Amino acid sequence: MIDQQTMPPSAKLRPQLSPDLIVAAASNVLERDGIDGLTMRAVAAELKVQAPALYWHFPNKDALQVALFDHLMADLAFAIDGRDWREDIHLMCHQLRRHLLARRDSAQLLPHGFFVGPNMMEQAETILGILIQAGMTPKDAAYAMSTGVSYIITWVIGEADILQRRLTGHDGNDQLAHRLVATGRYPYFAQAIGAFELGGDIEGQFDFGLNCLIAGFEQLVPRR
Amino acid sequence: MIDQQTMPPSAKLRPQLSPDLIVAAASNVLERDGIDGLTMRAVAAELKVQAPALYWHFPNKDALQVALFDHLMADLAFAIDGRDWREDIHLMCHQLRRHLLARRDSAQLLPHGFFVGPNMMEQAETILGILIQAGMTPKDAAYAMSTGVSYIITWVIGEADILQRRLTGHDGNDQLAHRLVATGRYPYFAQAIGAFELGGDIEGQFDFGLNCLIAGFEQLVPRR
DNA sequence: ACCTGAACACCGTTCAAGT
DNA sequence: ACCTGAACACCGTTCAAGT
Repeated sequence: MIDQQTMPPSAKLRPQLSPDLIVAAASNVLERDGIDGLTMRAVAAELKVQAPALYWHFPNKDALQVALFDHLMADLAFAIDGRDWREDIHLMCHQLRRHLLARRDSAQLLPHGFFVGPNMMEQAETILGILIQAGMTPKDAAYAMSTGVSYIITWVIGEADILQRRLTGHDGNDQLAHRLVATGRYPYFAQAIGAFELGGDIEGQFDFGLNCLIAGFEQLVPRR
Repeated sequence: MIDQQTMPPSAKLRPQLSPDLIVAAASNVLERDGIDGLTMRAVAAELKVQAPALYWHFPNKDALQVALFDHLMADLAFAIDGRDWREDIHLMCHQLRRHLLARRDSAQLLPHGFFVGPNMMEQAETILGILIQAGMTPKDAAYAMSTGVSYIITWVIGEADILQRRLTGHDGNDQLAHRLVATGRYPYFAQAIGAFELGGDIEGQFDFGLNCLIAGFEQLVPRR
C-alpha cells in the first residue's frame, strides 16, 4: 500500500509544477492564442492548475514572458561559414527574422526591449565573436549586436502587423495618407507614397534597413 | 430667459465633448500618470464625464492613442539649415529623440509601429524633401525615413526604461549576465559586458546606431 | 446627437487557508 | 513546500436608456 503522505494519487497524473513546465505551457498558449491570449489564467488552465500557483515559481507575468522568450530562442542555430563576416551577419539577421516570424508574437514578448537570457547567451557569444574577430572593439561589437537585434525585433513586430492587415484588408492608414496627399500640399510624400502601401516589397524593406546597418558596421572595421 | 432646450446650464460650465478635447485630456493624463495610467476611465474622469462617452468620438482606445501621438508631434519644428543633408538628418534625429523623451511615454503610444498622421505629415514631408533633394529615389527616401523613425522610437522606449532602472536601482539583467559570464564559457561576451552595463554611455550608444544608419543612407546618394 | 448607468467579460496579483 | 479559493482593484467595451 502506498503512503498517501509522500505519494498522493494526483502526483502520478500530474507531475509537480516547475518553471520549465510553466514556460512550456506558456509556449503552447502563445502559439495557439497569440499574445493577447497569453494570460496567467490561460497558462494555468493549460496545466490544469489555478492561476495563483504560477506565482510560486515566477514573481510576475513579465518574468514569465522573459523566460518564455529565452526558451523560444534556444533552438536558434546559426548556419554560418565564417568566410566573410558581412555575409555571416547578413545571414544571421535573416535567420533571426525567420525564427521570430515562425514563433507567433515572440517578438512582442520582451517588455523592456532586448535582453540576453541564458539561452540567448549562446547566440550572443556567436555574434560577438564574429564582430570582434572581424576587427571591431568589444564595445563596438556590443553596440552593433544590440542595435541589430533591436532592429530585427522591432521589424518583425511591424511585419506581423502588416501581414495581418493584408489578410483583414484593414488599410485605414493608407486611406488617410492618400486623402492628405490629395490636398497637393505634400509633393515629396506624393512621390514616396507608393513605398508605404500595404502591397509593398516587405522583404526588400527589411533588407534595406539591414544593409544600412551593416554599411555602418563596416566603417568600424579596419580596412586591409 | 434662456431656453433650457438649446442652452442647458451645464453647457456653459462644460463645453461639448470633441475629439480635440479628449486628446488634450488624454495628454494631461499621460503626462501625469504615464502609459499605465492612460485608461479610458482616467481620460473620462479628466473631462468629468463617464468612460462610455468617449466611444462616441473614438471607435476604440487604439484610435485615441494614435490621435494623441499625432497631437504630441504637432509642435515638433525641425531646426535645419539645408547645407549638408547628413548633418540635417543627424540633427533631426536627435531632435526627435529629445522631443519623444520630453513627452512621457509618447514613444509607447503607437500600437502598430510607425504611423504618419495629419500632423506627422508635415515632419515627414520635411524629411523626405531632404533625402530626395540629396539624390535618393523617393522609394529609398521612404524606406530611410521609416527605418530611421522606427529606430528612434524603439530607442527612446529602451532609453526611458534604462533611465528608470537607474533610478530604482533595479539591475537584475546585469546580475544575470555577470553570473553567466563568471562561468567562463563566454569569452567574447566577457570582453563586451561593460557596454551592456547600466552606467554606460547612453547617448553615445544612440549615436552609434544612428551613425550606422546614416552611413547606410550615404551609399544610396550618388557621389559627386 | 450625445451622454449616463449598468453591466459583461475579462485582467494581474495578493493572501489566508489548506495539504 | 506548494497549491487552492476567494477576493481586490482594476481593465476595454457594449448597450439600453435618458435628454
